[in-house]
Amino acid sequence: MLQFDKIDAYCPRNELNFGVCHMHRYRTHNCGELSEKDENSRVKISGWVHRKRDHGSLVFVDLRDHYGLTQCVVDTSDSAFSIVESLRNESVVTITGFVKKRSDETVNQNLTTGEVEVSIEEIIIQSEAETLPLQVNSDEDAGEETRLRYRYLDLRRDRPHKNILLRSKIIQSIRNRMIEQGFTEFQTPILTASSPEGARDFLVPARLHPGKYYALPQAPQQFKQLIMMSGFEKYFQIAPCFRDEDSRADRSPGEFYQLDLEMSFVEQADVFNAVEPVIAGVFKEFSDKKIDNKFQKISFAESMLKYGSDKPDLRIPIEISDVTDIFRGSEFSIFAKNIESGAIVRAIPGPKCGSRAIADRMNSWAQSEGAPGLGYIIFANEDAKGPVAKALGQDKSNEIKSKLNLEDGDAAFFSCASEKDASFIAGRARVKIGKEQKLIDETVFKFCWIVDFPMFENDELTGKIEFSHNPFSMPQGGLEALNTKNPLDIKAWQYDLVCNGIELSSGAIRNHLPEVMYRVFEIAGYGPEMVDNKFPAMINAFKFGAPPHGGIAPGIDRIVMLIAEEPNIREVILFPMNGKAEDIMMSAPSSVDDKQLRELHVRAVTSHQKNV
RNA sequence: GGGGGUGUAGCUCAGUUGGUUAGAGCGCUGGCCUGUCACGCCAGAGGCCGCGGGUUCGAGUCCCGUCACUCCCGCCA
Repeated sequence: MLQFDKIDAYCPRNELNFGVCHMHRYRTHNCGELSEKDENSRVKISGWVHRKRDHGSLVFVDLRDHYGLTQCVVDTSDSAFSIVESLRNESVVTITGFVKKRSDETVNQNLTTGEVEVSIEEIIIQSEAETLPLQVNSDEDAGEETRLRYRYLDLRRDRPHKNILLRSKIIQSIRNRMIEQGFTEFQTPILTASSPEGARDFLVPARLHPGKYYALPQAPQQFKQLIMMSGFEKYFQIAPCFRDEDSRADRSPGEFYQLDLEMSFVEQADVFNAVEPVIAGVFKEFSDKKIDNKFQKISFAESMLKYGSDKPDLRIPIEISDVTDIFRGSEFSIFAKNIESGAIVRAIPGPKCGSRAIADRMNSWAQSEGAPGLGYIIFANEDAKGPVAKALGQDKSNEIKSKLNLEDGDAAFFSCASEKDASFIAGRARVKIGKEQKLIDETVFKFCWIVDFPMFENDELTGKIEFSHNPFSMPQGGLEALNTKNPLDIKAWQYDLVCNGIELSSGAIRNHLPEVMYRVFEIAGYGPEMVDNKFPAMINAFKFGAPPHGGIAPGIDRIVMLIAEEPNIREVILFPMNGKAEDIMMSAPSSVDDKQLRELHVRAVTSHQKNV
């Protein structure tokens, strides 16, 4: 086998070949750039053996690098023949040879370099590949575990490779758009203090402070507000965020990235005006799907009523209605009784769902979701059918029919429960109907702002008043509202950006007044010492001249996932963790030496330990 | 923590009502092939059917348990 360091000594007598001595060690061209105009030139290319076609006395090798694919060819008359023949896929080689124009009938139109091929004169094996655990040259995905364990192989494949490049380009575009708007990029600490609000923290033991811990930031929330208080006006950062919560298809465990931004002297509309062109611009730049420039605004209350969710998929042309009044005091006694004790009824239109089979399926689905069931009326031949219609009577059934704009052949479904539960199950039913009846327009991105979130909510179990989002938002109406209104009626300057049923972003106009901060915590049942102890930086900064400010933080991974049209967020992350927050490629998390633990003043508790 | 789905060759998957020696494609090994481009043809190796237990004359298939992966609920200011 030829070693790469012998190349310098290799200098064929033949005059034509003389140039090889002065060539770059690995390449004169990449695998995506050779064309007719390079005909007859001597070139050197390096890359991976993508695929071989062995005809016995003639072998074709598709050589692949980051830039493309070039067909190389060798036959028995060439000295390199036996080496080429023995190559396994994904071995890395350097090929020196002549560019030859292909005959008309052998041109490959599917390849950018398909007009030419490289006639192999010399091949140097840089790195041999063993039998592969997954096939790089296949469109077929390997299993998730194999892909993650051998992520570097998976990432050589076309689609994963392109997804990661897309991510990089999107981030660059976002960065340019933010800077063009006058935002400044800052970095904030990764080792910081644990903060009581929000998700579970990742903790880092402090070696110099026995018993104390740093936390990784769940978001640079307090820092970005403090940046405003430092007199910088427009901050942004492609910020890593760390939250120790369980994974979902659109939620990578452990860490994710946000386009974190904050602005001073702004109201809600100013934040929207800053963010909309960035988001719309990026989606337009990288996707062929249609989007509206103007993002719809929907109040939280309206969204919960019409869509049963605070992240509605507006591509589904179904709107839920409240029909409590129609069922109140009706002959359909289960609902009527529940309404007397405070339940409500939501109706979900089911276009083309007017069959017993569909209705039964929806009902058992609802039961599997923990609901008692899903009532239904089937409309057919100007008649309302089913047990609900029978008890309710034709008049009230027809009232529902017209209220929901239904036709014969359609159905209406009903969830009856507490407002929260009824909305929730209706919202899930809406999505299920949308998917099953194929009502979702896959060619559009539908954006909306969900606004006017409640400042507080009741804890279902304890009845205690809690922050519904975060304690840093400014309540609408300010201190006066806090002092005069029922806390549960107070709304916050708090908003989410939603696209196609996915929450892209959450933000708020922040409170910047110490008296509001203390009062807000007081309503939630905490004394001023809680504020002083847990948020010393913020509350102190508020006391030395804090500008009114607000911001938002769109999720980068989700933006890329939507644009790449991938159903899973792992597809747009270089080295993602699995569902149990393990990196099976790197073996993280891992055990550490006792010495390391002693230095950190940490001792393992073994009673709950598994698979040690 | 709870619920659903999946687990069969290196990879992707098929496997009928429980019934002989568990199959296919790709990959791998060997042979043939000078114009292929997912090359083609021939032959071969490769299996703890996730693991443990049970039912049965007989289990990849049925039952119980368990583990892994995945989707969902909880959780995610």
